Amino acid sequence: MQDNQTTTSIQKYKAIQGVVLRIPVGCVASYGQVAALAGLPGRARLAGKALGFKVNELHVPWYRVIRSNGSIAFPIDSLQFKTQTELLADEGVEVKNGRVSMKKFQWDGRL
DNA sequence: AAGTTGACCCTCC
DNA sequence: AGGAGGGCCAACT
Repeated sequence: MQDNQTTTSIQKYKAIQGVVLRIPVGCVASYGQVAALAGLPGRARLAGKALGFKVNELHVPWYRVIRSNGSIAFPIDSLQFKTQTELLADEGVEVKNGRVSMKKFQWDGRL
C-alpha cells in the first residue's frame, strides 16, 4: 500500500473523505467529529481542506459536514450555502436560518 | 527554511 | 447572543 510518495498528503484527505462517505443519509457531522473518526483528533481544519479536495470527483457528500455548533460553514451569500441547504433538505435535514438541529440530525459516529 | 493561511474549535468578554 | 482572540497542525507560498 501507500504506493509511491507521489500521493503525498492525499492519503489523509481520503481518510477524512472516507468518514464523510460513512455519514448516513439524513444526518450531519461536525468537522471535529469527522476528523476524529478519520483518526485525526483535533485536526478539524484538515478535514475542511480535505473536503475541498476533489470532493466533486470523489462524490463526497461534503454538504453533510457542518460546524460543531450546527451552523453552515459558509456565508449566506455563498452559493455553497444554498447548495448545502438544499441537499440537506433533500435528505430530510431541516435547515433553519443556516443552522441544523444537531440534537436531531447529528451523526452518532457509527452506523 | 520561515511565514502565512485555513470549509475549525474553544474560551473569554 | 454575538464578537474577538488564541490554539493546533498540516499544507502552501
